Order: sequence, then structure tokens, then C-alpha cells
Amino acid sequence: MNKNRIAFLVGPTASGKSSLALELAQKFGFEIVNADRMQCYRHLSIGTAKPSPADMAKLPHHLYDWVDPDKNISVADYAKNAHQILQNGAGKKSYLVVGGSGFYLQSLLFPPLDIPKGTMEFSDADQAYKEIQEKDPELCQTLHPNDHYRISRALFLLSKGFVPSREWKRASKQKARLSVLWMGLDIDKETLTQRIQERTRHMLTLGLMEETQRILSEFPKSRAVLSKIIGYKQCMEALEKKDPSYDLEFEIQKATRHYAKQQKTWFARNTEIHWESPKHAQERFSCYIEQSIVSPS
RNA sequence: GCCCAGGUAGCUCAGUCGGUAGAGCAAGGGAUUGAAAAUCCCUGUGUCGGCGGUUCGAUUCCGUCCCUGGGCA
Repeated sequence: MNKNRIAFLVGPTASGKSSLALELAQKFGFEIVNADRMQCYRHLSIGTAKPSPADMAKLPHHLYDWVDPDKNISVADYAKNAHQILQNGAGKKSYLVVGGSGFYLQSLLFPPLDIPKGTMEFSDADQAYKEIQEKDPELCQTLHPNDHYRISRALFLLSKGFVPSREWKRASKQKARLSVLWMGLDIDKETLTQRIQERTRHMLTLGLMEETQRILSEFPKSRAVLSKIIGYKQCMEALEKKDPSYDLEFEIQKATRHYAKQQKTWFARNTEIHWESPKHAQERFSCYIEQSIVSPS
């Protein structure tokens, strides 16, 4: 019998993926692979709600803590490393990939194209957009003039002789390189909002502010990275602004809620995901796993 | 009790020289192919505090009542 040995556990931030993953992994003898962009970073523990060292010691955990906070990584770096791990264990081990970074999860099934990394900065956005309209009119159908990041990426690819819209089309036609079981933790909005609220408070109690300061002093060049990560960004603002009306806890909660919504939108179009509420997830997912992954020996 | 300033979107407020209203923030929806916890797009009906009056027409003017803040007693 040739059965899948890989399962993905996804869902919005603060839905309880990590603890469920640990339970399922222990029950079925999985190793855990991180699919959370920010948990890749060393030292960012409180703010990313990373599993505790004690939990990680219970069974093999991969792709946590493998980059310093002053380094940038991209989806391609992640895809390469993660795919390698899955390949190494092929035929021998089972993996539970857990995380909420949809783009990163996707890269495991549909590897990043063999095109160069980079962007090309521009000074005049209108002109930059016009240039793209001339060279790749099809791309402009889905590219908004205000989307400066994607414009700079498109300009860069054009300068290297690629036609972005053609590349994106090629990418979307790829066949998945792995066959996996998709499971999603579906949590109602009120409960999630409440969990976000509690988790944010908990993070601050655990010393998120101190963690931020520690990272900044140990890695002076980590500002750029931290300023893009929920929690650390707001702590940095609170440290620098000295604005007494700045409500740190509220700002973190708000950003987390927005992020959760973004994740929901991302996963919504993936029709392969089996969604379950936390109440039944453990039981139902166990069922799915038994049916599709555990091979009869 | 008297005087003053206010009561307009979930919040802070703008505005209508009388023709039933709009910003910011919050909130909701969507996109997403080496920055992705990033980045970008779309979405504003609310007894304009209550009740009367004037008017063809009042959230806007007048009266009165209620509420909030400040001052005086």
C-alpha cells in the first residue's frame, strides 16, 4: 500500500494549532514541521507563540529556530529546506506540517519557479506602472497601480527578460509535487477574538516587551525584520513613541485580528481542506489520518 | 438652583447661511507565486438626544425637557 505520509494542519493564528498538532503527532508518531514564517526565527519565542522547548523535546520538530532575527528569508528558502526534510524521511517517516503561513504551505506543493529573486526600486510609480503596461499588459489586469511592492518585483523580472504574467501562469499550472491530507481548525469569530485577546495579554505578561529589547540589543540590525512582525512592531513603537495614549495591547490585538482574517481569506479557496471546530477536531482528524495516512502493516 | 459648552456612524469629531449628512479610526469583504505576521484593493442609513412650534420642507431656526462636561452659588 502506498499511502500519504504527510498531513497539513492549518488555520488562523491563535486557533490552537500547535497544541493540537502535538497531540496528533504523539498519537500517530508524526514528526512536526513548522509552516509558520515567523517561528523560523531564533529568539522570537513569546511573540510568535512558538512551542515551548519542553514540548519540542517530546518529539522531533523541524524548521523552528533556524534563522537569526537580523536575516531575511524568502519563501524559496523555506520551500527548499522543508522539501528536503520531507524528502529525507520519504518512505520512512510521517510528518505533520503545522502553521498558518499560506504562501509557505503552498510552496511545499508548488515549488517556487526557477526565476531570480529581487525587486527593482523606482522613483515614479505612475511611470513604473506605464512601463509594465507596455511590456506586460496582461499582468496589469491583476496588478493595482498602488501595489508598489508587486510593481517593483515585476519591473525587476522584466529587466531580467522575464514576462511576469507568463511566469505566474506557468506557476499556477504546476502539479502538486506532494500528496497531502489537509486539515483546518475552524473557529468561530467570537471565540477567536477572545482567544486573541487572552493570548496577547499573556504574551505581554510573559515579557514580550523585554524579549523585543533583548533581540534589539543582541541583533542591532534586526529592526527591519522586527518592524514587520506583529507584536514586536507594536512594542518597538511603544518604546520609541513614548505616546501615553498608545494602547499596546489593543494595537497588537487589532493587528492579530487583521492577520487572522487574511489567513482565512487565503485558505478559503483551498477546497481540499477538511475544516473542523476545535471541539471535534482531535477526533475527526484522527479519523482522517487513520484512513489516509497510517498504512496497515 | 443659576451660567456656559456640548449631545451627529461602534469611537473621536466635521458639516448643513433650512432641501434628511461625511472624515479619521474601529469593523466587514477581497487579492496574493522569493517582503507573505509583508503588501495592495473595495465597503459608510446613522430615529443628526426626546417632544412640541415655525415652514411646502427642520438634523439645521425657536421653545421646552433629558443627559454629559466645566464654572458660580
